[in-house]
Amino acid sequence: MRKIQMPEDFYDQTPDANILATEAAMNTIRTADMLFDLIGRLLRPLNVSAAGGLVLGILRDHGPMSPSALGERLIVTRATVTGLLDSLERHGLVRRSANAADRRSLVVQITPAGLTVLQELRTIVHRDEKAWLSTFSDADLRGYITYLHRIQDSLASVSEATG
Amino acid sequence: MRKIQMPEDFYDQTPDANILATEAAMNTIRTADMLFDLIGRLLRPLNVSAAGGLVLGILRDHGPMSPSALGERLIVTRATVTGLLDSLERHGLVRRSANAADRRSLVVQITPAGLTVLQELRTIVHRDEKAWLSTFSDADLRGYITYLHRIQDSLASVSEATG
DNA sequence: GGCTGGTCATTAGGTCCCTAACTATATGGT
DNA sequence: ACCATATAGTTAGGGACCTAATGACCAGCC
Repeated sequence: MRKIQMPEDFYDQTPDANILATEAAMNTIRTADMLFDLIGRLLRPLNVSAAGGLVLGILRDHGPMSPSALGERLIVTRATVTGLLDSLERHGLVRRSANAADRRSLVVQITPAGLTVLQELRTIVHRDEKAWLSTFSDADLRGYITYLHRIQDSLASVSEATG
Repeated sequence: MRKIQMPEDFYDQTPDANILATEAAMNTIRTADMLFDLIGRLLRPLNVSAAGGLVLGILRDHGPMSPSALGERLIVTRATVTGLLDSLERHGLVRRSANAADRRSLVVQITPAGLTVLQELRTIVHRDEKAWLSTFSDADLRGYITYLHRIQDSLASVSEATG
């Protein structure tokens, strides 16, 4: 994830900014960045990226599907899925085959090796999930998630307006 | 920013996961992603990336400095700074020159064109900041930021433990 | 004074993501 | 049946990030 951080004295220099809003925005990106980095580090030994891990999970949980369908679930373009599958296929975790019913499309399937990796991956991630949120009560988490949902709604409408 | 999202029925398939923790993690990344995309779209007409905009801001607010110093502020490696500066310099927003005091290092400086772009950039970003957080009171923002800080602290200690 | 170890920036090569453009195939309306 | 349109996947090209290796240079220690 791209790293972004405010200079410490940003606010001194930019008096017209809404300080709290800027701080919320910067910290949102910063937090996600730290989280993404942590996940990446946890998964590196398995030779899978965070995105690749999600692909494996989706394939195991929902069975074989087309690259397009994967892209919809991941909220990523088809072109991106192509790259992810190239990488996963190189590592033997996934297999592409033709779809008899529609010759435009493919069917992607997780391999036995992919299932093994996925199992290890989930174990690792869930173990650490508990660690990094250990100081949060369920109520805290719910409150936090509520904020995130509100921001997402807000962003979605601003994005629509912006195009 | 990398996009990550849970399959809707992830929890049915993975009963050992801490549902709230997973949801918090996924939504954190998802929110930051949406935010980053929005900022990128707002800045595109100016031919500056979000990261490039930060570089310009730092240079204006703190004066000329070395690529290393920029990297420290951005929390990014020197190699990444090299790429960012390449791009900014191509657009004439920044200038690299020799440092007489230490011939290993360079001094990066914002150009007049860079200052102009920075001004437009800040105007645009702050305008939209108000829009996407309009439904949040100051108390809301403070509460949200507090959660983010707690998570960042937690992530920092987990990351240390993990290496 | 010369050696050694650290730091500066860059390059090379890799990942994940994007948009735009291309090819092949499917399908719905006439 | 035919053509316009839409969809599937890939490719080409670009941005931001990383690590590892390289060549310059600086500074402290014998």
